[in-house]
Amino acid sequence: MEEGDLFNCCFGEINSGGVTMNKKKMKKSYNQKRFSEEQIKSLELIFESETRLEPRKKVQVARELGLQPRQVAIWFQNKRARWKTKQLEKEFNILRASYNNLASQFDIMKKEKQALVSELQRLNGEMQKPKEKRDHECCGEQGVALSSSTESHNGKCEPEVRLDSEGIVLCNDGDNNNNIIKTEYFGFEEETDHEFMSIVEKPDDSCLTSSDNWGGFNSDSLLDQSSSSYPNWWEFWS
DNA sequence: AAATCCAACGGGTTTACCTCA
DNA sequence: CATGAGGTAAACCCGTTGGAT
Repeated sequence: MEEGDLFNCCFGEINSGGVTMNKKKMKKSYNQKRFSEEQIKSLELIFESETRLEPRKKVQVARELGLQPRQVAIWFQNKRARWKTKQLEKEFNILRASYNNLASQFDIMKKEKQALVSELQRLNGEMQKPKEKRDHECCGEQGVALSSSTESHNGKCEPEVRLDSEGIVLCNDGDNNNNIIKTEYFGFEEETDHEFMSIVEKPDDSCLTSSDNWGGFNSDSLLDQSSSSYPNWWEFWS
């Protein structure tokens, strides 16, 4: 005799096909028996292909395994619950790994940013030096002063600073030797010098470090973007 | 003896079907 | 006849129970 049959013998009519069982009797003489290995194996096999059973299939399975349809239904219910828990665990682990990955990337980017800020501070310091000194360093050891004038008093060609169409500074030493300094990223006005740090410092770290601002933030897409669409991480910000 | 597993239960919700005003 | 409200049964989910391991 199967364990299921034994169970059924103990409780008589169980809710099957609309027949209501005697719940009080069931509760008092509770005598749970685990399903046999073979029953479990069959149920698992069915569950792999369908997590819910049609009423007919349920009756058929119950008959084949020597169980009540109600028992099969409950087994599927419990199985769905266990499966859901496992799925949640899996998803949690994936999310945790994704978060850890993102966090370490963020850490690297933070350090990169700090290095860039330091470099900018250094450059900013250079820019704050007296104009003559800057000019001296700009155009070399000859001590050529930057000026917009093109003609000197002695007739010799004075050094010239002009911008080309792309915003590139052309620094002419007066002897047709052009020293080209790219300044398109710095802007054209003098006062931009003072804006360097404010521009750089504007993005607030808190936008990434504060979880309050993470709503709707899809880490997967970020990781995906940074790893595929943007071969270099800094391109992500542009 | 405590922890864990799991069949089964209880209660609440949803859905489909039926009846009736 | 069409329709909306109300009742009922079945199935499901979630949390819990209690026997077995």
